[in-house]
Amino acid sequence: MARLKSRVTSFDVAKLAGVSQPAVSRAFTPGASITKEKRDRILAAAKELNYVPNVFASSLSSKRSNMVAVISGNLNNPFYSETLQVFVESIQRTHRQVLAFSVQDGRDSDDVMMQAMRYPIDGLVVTSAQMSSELVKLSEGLGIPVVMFNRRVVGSELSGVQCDNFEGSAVLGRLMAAAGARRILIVRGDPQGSTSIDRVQGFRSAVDGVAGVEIEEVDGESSYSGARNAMIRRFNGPGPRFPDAIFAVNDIMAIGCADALNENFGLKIPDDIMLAGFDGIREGQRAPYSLTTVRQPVERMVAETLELLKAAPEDLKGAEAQRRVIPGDLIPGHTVPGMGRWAR
Amino acid sequence: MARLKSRVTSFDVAKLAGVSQPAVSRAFTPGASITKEKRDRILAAAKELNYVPNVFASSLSSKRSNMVAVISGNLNNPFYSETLQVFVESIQRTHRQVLAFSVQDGRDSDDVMMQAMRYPIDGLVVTSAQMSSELVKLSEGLGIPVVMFNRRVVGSELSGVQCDNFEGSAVLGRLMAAAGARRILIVRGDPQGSTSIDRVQGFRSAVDGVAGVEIEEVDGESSYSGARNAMIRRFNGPGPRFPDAIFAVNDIMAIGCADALNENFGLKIPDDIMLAGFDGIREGQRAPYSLTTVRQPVERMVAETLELLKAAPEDLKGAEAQRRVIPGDLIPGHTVPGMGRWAR
DNA sequence: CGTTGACTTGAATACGCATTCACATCTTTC
DNA sequence: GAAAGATGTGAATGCGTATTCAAGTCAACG
Repeated sequence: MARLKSRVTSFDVAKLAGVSQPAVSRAFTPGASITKEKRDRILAAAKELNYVPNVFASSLSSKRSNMVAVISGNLNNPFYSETLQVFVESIQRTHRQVLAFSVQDGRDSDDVMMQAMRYPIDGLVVTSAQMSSELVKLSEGLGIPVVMFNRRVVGSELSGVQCDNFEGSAVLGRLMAAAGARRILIVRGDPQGSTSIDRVQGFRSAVDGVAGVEIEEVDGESSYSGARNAMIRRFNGPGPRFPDAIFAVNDIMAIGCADALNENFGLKIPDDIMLAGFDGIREGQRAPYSLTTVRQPVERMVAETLELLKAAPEDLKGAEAQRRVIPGDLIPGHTVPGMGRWAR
Repeated sequence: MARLKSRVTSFDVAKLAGVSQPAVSRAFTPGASITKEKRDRILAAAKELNYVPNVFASSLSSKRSNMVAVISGNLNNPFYSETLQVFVESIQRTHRQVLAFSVQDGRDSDDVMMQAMRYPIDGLVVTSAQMSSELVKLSEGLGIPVVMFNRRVVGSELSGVQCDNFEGSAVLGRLMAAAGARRILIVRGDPQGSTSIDRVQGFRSAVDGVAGVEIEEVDGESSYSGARNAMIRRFNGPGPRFPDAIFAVNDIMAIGCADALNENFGLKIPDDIMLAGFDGIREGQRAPYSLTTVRQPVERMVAETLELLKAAPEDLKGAEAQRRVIPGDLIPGHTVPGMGRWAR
């Protein structure tokens, strides 16, 4: 806990420039009422003294803080690190700053969020994590707008933005069924997470009625190694019977499956077994995989999230929460056969 | 620019609990001098009113801010997003917060850093970006410790942590030469960046003396698509003569090269052409690539960076800057032949 | 029983800046 | 040329907390 050196203050600058302290404040405020000559003199003095306004002090008195907190879920999943990148760049573009937190999958996120709320932030984005009702109450009490990103919101207090996981997965289900999939393995992620749940249900809804379809589920732990190991565990030993098709509820697990099937069992995709994922991460789109998947339109989702954050704090209480469900984009890829007609 | 709602203050809590305001402050300060009974009463009142201490006000008066700013370079390179993740998790573990910035490759980073310095931060980590001498002076004036991550520091004012890029690349050069590489293509990154420069030099130093070696360099723009396109541009057209070996100065470019060579030219790695990268990103280690590379020990580098940040501000001026150069770890991979003996 | 010392406590103040408000200066307008 | 407006300026004050500091409480000790 470093003790901060006492900084040069606006008074010091004022003295050097021969003006009052408020003048210094105005010199640094665009559009403030001050003569150009005086502003220049002040800025010169400021440069000489290495003065920059202290954001903490300034937002204390102005009741304005251009900070947005972003709490990220499992950053080992490239989808979330790509998303964090988009958040950082988007927020920065609007001249605000990002206070970044990460919360391990399954770990208690309450204390991390509590930390975030001690800042007078303009808003809080929560990516794939739960939020206790205590915290919801706290955020309301503090007047901090909260938007859940990529997680279906339970209850009715919170706003949220998510991809249409159910329908996107249903599309994949129909495609796979049409391509002849009958023995299907679903690799699910966090059993508690709405994302995995919705995707599994959406997929099942599309294939359940198809004659001859059998479905099995395994846990891929939402990660590359989790899915890879699940494959190895499941198909090891003498003469396992492989499914026709695998649907992994996210791309990073699909990639884990692909690598295991190729490396450990010598299977070719999609000839021996077809595969689909969900998210549209960069890695899945590269040549060795060319994964058939549904892309979450991250840029748009982030933009809508920041839009919802603008909800004025005073509107928070009464106004009902906003939900935005955004359709995903099917990416044909090469891991489900017969997708040529989808290519542009 | 949302106007912050006026929050519940420590005075409100004090009144409800029937104590003075300083008592509330003490109740929230671990180890402060206050009876357990009174602290409990205060915490109960705080919970009832949804009170949490305001970090801005608190650090204004305590001259202590548990914030570290991290300015990330090109986040499209997985190495930097993996690094950012490690920073976030490490810093959070020490109960501090991360103020995250990103600066596009080549863009002016000065204004972003200026933004960061308006916060009373405990330290500033700059990942792969330049820092003007003006800013160095400013950071000294403000007493903010700065550590450059993964960039050789020019001049003598700044501390820095980096991998031994020269020697790591030299190791790769020796390996490739020993494996028979003679016609070698180097895919470089940012021509201004010390990282690319050092790696190119290190590699050349190892192969320059070898008889019959010819070296060509192309620009891969530090990115997947940059390297991929460079390959396509370079080898397109009738009867190009392919090199024996390609050294890309980072993994993401090596992956771009691998995909282009496979997809566009039907070349097999390492049979037709050998390949090496640098960084050790997750993606390069996966089965389809199994890239021969040098891994930057990110965890250790981050730990050392945070260590250097502890330099007390008052020591900043006089004390000479610290430099830590950390050796990389060779990862044998499968993209340079004859590496079996390196496997553990 | 009077003291010393270890803890608690609250009044007052500092932290660095933005904002209000009343006043001074400078432009317009008829 | 005087009145009305527009603009620039600084003294004073507020933002919400941590930190003095002097006064208060209590137990143990001789």
